[in-house]
Amino acid sequence: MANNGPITKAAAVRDRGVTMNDVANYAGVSRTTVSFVLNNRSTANISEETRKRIIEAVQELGYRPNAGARALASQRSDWYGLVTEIVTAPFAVNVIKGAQDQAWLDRRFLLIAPSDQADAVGPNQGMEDAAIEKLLEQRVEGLLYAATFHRGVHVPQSAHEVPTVLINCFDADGKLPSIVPNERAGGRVAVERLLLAGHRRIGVINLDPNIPAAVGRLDGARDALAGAGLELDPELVVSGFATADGGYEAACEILDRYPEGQRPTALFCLNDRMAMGAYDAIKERGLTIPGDIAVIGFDNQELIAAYLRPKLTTVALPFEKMGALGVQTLAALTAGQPITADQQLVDCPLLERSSV
Amino acid sequence: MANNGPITKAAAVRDRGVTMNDVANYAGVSRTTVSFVLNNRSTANISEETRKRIIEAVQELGYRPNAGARALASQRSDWYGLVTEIVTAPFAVNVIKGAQDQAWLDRRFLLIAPSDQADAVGPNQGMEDAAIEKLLEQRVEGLLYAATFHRGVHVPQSAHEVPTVLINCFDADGKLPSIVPNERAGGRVAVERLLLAGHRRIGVINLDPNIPAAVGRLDGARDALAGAGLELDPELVVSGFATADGGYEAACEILDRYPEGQRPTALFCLNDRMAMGAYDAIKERGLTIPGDIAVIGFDNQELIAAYLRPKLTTVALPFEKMGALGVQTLAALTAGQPITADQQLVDCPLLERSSV
DNA sequence: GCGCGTTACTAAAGCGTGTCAACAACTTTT
DNA sequence: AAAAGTTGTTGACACGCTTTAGTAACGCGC
Repeated sequence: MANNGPITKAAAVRDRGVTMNDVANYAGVSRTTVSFVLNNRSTANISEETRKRIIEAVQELGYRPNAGARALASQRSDWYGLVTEIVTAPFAVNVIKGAQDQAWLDRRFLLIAPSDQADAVGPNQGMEDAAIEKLLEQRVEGLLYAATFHRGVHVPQSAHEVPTVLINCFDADGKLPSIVPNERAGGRVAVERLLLAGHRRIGVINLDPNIPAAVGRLDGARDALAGAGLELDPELVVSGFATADGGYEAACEILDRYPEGQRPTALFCLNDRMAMGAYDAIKERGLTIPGDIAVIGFDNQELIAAYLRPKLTTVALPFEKMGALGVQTLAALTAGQPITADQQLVDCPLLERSSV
Repeated sequence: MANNGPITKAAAVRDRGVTMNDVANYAGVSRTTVSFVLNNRSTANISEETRKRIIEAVQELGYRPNAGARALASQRSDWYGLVTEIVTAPFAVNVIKGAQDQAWLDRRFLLIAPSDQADAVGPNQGMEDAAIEKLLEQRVEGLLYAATFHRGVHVPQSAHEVPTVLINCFDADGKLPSIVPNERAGGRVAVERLLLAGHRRIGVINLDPNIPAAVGRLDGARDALAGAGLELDPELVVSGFATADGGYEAACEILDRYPEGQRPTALFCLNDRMAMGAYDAIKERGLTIPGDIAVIGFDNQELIAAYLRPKLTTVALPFEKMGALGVQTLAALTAGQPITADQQLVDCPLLERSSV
């Protein structure tokens, strides 16, 4: 069945949709040649004229490659899977954005699967396993596993079948690479900012003291103080629930405990929600921010930090960057780089607003 | 090549990964039979014994169907595409969640593609077209197109190749079905709540008066007032930027304009960010919420509404529900329901907190 | 006029699955 | 006892693409 040169558009296209065969027929070449041209195979020599004819045929017929068929034939999918508890943490969406954008740049697709009821104690393995299973059925080349708050996690066994990178959490079993915020450096940066503004007596509104975020941020605070020849006064560290109410109560406690002269002149709130509560406690007492009391937060929950009055100076959790870095790391692993349990620390940048 | 009954696991599985052929060999049946069993083909009669042997083989070998190959062979992908400006609107993530959850229930996958720089005036067609093109290459069976705020949009031509449903926006060309919040009913519900609390003089802090959200919500407010035999006093409607600062200024204007007796006793803020600013204006004047002034918002931006003190009573934008409904609508369309330009209105529920 | 290297292209064998037509071995009806 | 189902299973083609191993045609040196 020799090809007698180009044929008409109508004759080339069947019912179902334009395939590579249709393009080949239309251009009067073999399907192989079309494939070579579309994939820029440098090993094959295609004359400029033929190449041009094929490109024209593609445009003329509106050919659109079938990604699934390509994946099947080439045994590579260009897909990564992202498993995350998207529900519970509205701001973890930034991980998705970072990963999505990076994947887009790398011409890869991100399949997102929910793992809703997962929690630190005992993940709802049913849903999580099913999510990973579904992703593996799609033949993703790698997995990203993102948590909503920095913690150790146990990753389902099936995740070990492809390269996997943890984001905002780390492998409690110490086998998988992970990407976490540099909490300690962030805590340091926050307190250094307060020191720079002249504050020497700094109150700390702490989270649950056992979680990685609290440990790291407090260590960072100590680092900063030590750099100025100071120590962290344990009395000035008050823990509370990680909510606005918790922050309000903790702030009240610190503010009411001392007479005016000895009162801290600045509060380092370990998250923005608590800072929100602290604002109220401060304002209630007729004090001004940052005039009487400076406040610095952590997390940079945009909707809080950017809209508090005055706007909250805070240290940002680099979700977007972690997402992007996750994809890059995955790209390196799927390209053959050996898998180690490295933990990559990502800086938490200080966002200057108006509360210091 | 007759099958002589079951073979060993090692013999069945080659290098690449377990395929349906491996399962068939292991179970001593043909691949067709395995396919029938796995797809529950009711037209084929499979003996209970054979079925059991196949299921066992699947588990024993850890067989995992190849979704891409299945899609290729069956010409159905079980994939939907979601195009959205995920970046700019942190809270539009709820659309994703709603859609994702519903898709998960329907055993479908959601491929999410970013269309970042799109805006109301002139979408960045380059990126948007590319996103849709990529989704079509994946052979998605339908498209969801979500906007971050309620508006009319022009959808790229390629989106018309598969069933498409618009979420939180509507087709300016009047051809595609869409799902939008019932702004008017929401506005009514908000003002009715204030009326119920006994308020008769209600100030309105308005958005840009031209956008659909403002038009609808104000109409709703009028509806509610009319129901109580009242009219909306145009003097009490103040527009401002849709930010906390804008809300602060608008609230100041309303509050300072009247002596105490004639001052509105309640403020209907057309979004939560403006309500946040209004809070400050009210508190600054030594007034209490809701004692002196009741406040009701709109949008239910969780991080604001749930953490303001007192917590903000507000009307929720049903993003999650719209996302879910989008998937359901798409399912109906891909199942063959004719495509119309229907606009589905989704109720905006009142969330009672403590500011009324 | 033959071997040899280049250039430009193609035939054909997969990739892993769905699905239809067919078939062998029974059972029931006529 | 032949015809007509019924049950359980399979062979073979199709889906749209990649990729390996070619081949035909041509120019070159000797």
